[in-house]
Amino acid sequence: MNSTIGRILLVEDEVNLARGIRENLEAEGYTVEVVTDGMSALNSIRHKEFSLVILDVMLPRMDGYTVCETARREGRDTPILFLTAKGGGQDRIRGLEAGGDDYLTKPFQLRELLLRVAAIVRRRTRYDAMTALEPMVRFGDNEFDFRSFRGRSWNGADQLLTQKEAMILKVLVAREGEMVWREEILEKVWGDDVLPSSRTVDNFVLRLRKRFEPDPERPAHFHTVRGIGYRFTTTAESDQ
Amino acid sequence: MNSTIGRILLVEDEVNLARGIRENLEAEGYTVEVVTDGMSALNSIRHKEFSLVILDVMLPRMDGYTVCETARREGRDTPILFLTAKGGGQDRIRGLEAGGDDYLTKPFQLRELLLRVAAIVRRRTRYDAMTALEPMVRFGDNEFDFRSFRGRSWNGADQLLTQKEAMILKVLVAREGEMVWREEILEKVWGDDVLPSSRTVDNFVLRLRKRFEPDPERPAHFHTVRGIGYRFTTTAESDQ
DNA sequence: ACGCGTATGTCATGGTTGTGTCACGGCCAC
DNA sequence: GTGGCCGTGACACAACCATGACATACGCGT
Repeated sequence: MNSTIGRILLVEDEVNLARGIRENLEAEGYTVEVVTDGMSALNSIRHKEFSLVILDVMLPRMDGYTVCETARREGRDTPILFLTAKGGGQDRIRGLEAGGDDYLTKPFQLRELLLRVAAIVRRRTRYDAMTALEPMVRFGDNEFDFRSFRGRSWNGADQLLTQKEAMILKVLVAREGEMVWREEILEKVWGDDVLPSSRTVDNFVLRLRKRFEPDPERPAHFHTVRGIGYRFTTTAESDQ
Repeated sequence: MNSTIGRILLVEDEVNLARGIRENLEAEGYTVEVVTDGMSALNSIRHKEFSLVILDVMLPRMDGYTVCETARREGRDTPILFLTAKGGGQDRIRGLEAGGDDYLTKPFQLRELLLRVAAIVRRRTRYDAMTALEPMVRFGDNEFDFRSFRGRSWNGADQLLTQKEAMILKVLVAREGEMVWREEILEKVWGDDVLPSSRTVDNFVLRLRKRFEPDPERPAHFHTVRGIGYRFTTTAESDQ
């Protein structure tokens, strides 16, 4: 159950509270980074990827709302959970206006924080894994829609992919033209925890070929890169 | 990327939130018009054409439900996506009865909003006249009216759905062709607070199948997506 | 050019997990 | 109380996926 299920940025200037939260989150398996002021928070959000930011409102150097608003204006949509001082409705409204995703009023129960965090992270990772803004891929005479896991292959047959099949296709498509290490596929599709043998990956690629390649023995889209992994191309391309 | 792939009317009185949403939609290539109260919204809907209306529920001068109901009564079938505050089931039912097409509860992630918008606009432009998203749905030889919760199934039998049944149907219909996570169904129908076991969802889908599927064991409209949830299609479609 | 070692292709199989389905019990409204 | 609705648990079943075995292809060194 442990090992990294999400990277969290914790922005909190009360060091004792910060430590308590961090320890609990880490015990749940998250990777936690802590900063203690608003400017640093903004910098971290700009330059690193997080599954979630837990953002205190009262901070030195830049308050939480401003951090959030600035980040949103710059197009970052990292989920943000506010920690607001006390329950005045005013705070909560500001948090929402600023573009926050959820908020918790101090004092709060750690348990509740953990629940919110879990909800946000889970929702987010599932979305990322399966749904891009460009939900459709076409290659050769095939097409596939990641929103429905349904597609059509060159011969006109409906193709309903399973979850894993779709995810592997997605990983390959996301890096169209580049080779992708097996290792990376495993990590992206299965996560850090469970690592099935890499033969499993072969199997799924095999299935994708059977579904979408007119001649699976001479793949035109799902290429093998010996010693490395696979490479997907949108346009047909022989392996010679 | 694209130019004018859709004209969107955004009705939201919290100016910061409105600005954030508008900027993001425009970045995606939509044309956005913003109004901040219900009366103006209704006027815009009456006199202009939009691909979609994003409608906050809490508004000055006329609440979102009333706007929607009035527009529907006047025969406008512009798709409407509600932004509801996080809250009691009452909201969700009202949105459903008012004839909305989809709804998102605040706080939401901008990314999620963008995905919904893309889905609705795309569907709209594709089917257009055929299956305009309306308070009425037809699929196979079935039909159902979300305002009266009444319908008729393939064999001619009257179908009076219960509230929950209707809400689940609505959630599935709103995202016709796409898979919908159990999680999302739960959240939309029951809200964030109360979360019954996800077996409950199965049961309701089972009931919908019994009511509307000629052969419930081989569903043609209510498809299972293993590991994810369900997928509804207007046209019959076998699962292979 | 040949052969060997290693990586991948391919298939069949069992275990595991998710879902279909039903029946029961609680709750609310009438 | 009684009837409809809803949530839950149990059981069976089906889908999916991970694995191992074997066959085949590749690439390197000689």
